[in-house]
Amino acid sequence: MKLLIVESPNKIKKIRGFLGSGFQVAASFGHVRDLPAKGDLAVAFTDGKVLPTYATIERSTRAVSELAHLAQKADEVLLATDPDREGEAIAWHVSQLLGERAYKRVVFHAITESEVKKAMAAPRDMDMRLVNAQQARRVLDRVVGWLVSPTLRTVGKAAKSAGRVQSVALRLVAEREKEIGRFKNIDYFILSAKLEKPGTPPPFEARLIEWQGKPLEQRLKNAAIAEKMVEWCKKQEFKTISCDRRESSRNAPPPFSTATVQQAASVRLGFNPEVTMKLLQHLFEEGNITYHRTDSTALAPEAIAEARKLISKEFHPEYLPKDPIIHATKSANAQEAHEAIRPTHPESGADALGTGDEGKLYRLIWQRFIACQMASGRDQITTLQVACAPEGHKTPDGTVVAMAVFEAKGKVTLFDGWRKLAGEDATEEAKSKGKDEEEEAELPLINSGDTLLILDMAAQKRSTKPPPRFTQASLIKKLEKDGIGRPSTYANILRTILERGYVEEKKRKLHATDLGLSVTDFLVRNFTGNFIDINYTARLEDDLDRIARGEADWEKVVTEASFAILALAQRAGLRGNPLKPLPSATSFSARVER
DNA sequence: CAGTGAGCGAGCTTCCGCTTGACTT
Repeated sequence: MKLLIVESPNKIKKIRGFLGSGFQVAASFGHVRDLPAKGDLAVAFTDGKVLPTYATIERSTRAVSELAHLAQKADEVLLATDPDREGEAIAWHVSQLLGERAYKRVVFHAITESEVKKAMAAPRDMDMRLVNAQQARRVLDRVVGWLVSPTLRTVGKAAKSAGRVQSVALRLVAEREKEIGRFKNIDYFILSAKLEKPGTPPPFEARLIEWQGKPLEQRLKNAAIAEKMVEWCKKQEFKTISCDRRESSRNAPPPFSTATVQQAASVRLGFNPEVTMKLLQHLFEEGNITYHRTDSTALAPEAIAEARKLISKEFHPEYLPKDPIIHATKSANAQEAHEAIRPTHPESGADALGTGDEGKLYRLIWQRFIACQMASGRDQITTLQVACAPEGHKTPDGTVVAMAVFEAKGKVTLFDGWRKLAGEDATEEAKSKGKDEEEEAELPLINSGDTLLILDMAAQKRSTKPPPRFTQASLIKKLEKDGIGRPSTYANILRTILERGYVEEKKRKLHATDLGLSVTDFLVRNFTGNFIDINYTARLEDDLDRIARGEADWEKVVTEASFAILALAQRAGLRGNPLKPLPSATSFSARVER
């Protein structure tokens, strides 16, 4: 009998089916060993060496004894944890716990018969470079948390925690809070003319963009001046200067990853990320969708083939692109151990799971999956420029130009493509920007030189708007873009900063509290250039990648980064040096003297 | 002699990331 170990119990049944009777398949249920959750740092730094002291995670004792029991009876143990650095580390920790014996490492890139068989035919050794990259990540996160959190006591009793991820998430909310606090809205006017080409209705709106030969750089704030301009323009002649028509195409969006499905569920269905994750977990356990904690937008070739089959069955042939669409994963720090989130049985249709919360979320996933393989949409964008008083202004150098120029923009959908199914991907930022920037209206066919009739003109009052607040989902989207945090932790990051009282949620918008603002101020004042910088994680990831490729030494990276944090933390009020425990002789003699 | 304060030590708390359960409301 051979024992094969995976992370998730949900894979066991399927893999067992592919492997046949000679195999026992069991799960580790994620990590099994870690630095102890409580107590001291549990990492010793001596002579450039880094020595973490790991302990079995309490929750894992049952899984570990089960694995030990099965391993004892097995002739061979194969470690088939996920193909990324956390998975490699899990494999290593499992092997350490099960004791001295030979292990083989196999890597499944998908749980399909062909992939599993291919992987089983190509076992390899443990990749200690990947394991060390994970150890570096883990130890450094510990050092940041354990050295920086105590310094917060000087901020106040309520200030409890700081970390490489949570503090940056908090900083984003806090800085937005300050921007909004500083913001003073300004009232201004836009001059909008209702024009028509005689005999060619309908009328359309055009907006003032140039005055006396100069672009309107500053907003028009004076009501009396705006009114005078309106009255003057109304009496002038209007003539088309140019009519530019061009085509623009909109490519299909990628299928969902954890961060993007959370964003879409928030905007379209009003679910917060924690609710979305619960629903996804259930959809996954019932076998309706692929794994839901992923940063990948990759799809299995069979899945793409199914999507294309459905598209050709349900839609006009022009909705099916000639070739399958490959979506590159855009997230800054993707590890791509899994596929994108997609339905496992798309042939049953979008509404296969009904109209409850789970059914609605499934429908969203189904639509996005099919849409991601559909043809691009095409729009015709028309930009019309109109002169008011075409020869009404003489510039200082003597050239004669129009007194004013107005512009109208129109957009017509030539071909909806994937939008027939998924609609536009409305983000919250886009919603709060408002629609008055680009009118969707159709413009009549007008040629350069055509004379136009002015039907009406008015100065419309507008007001500038502060930047939008983050929601849980839009903050996660930002974190993903900057490579901060991982799919399995996004919802937890939000929970942490909410529970600590650093951030509050009001009507689904995030507000930094006074505590959150003072914690951020303190951290920025003391740790700029280090973990509190938005790009710190990106730089760290470069180092971790070098470790994983065997180009850098993990202990050197961790030692240097840790002592840099120590120096800043001591300046910020940390007492003692947790990185250098006293030599054992000293503490011994101290004890004896007493 | 009672009250106060300095100093010391013990105990508690703190990080990120991987994966699901079930001592009962």
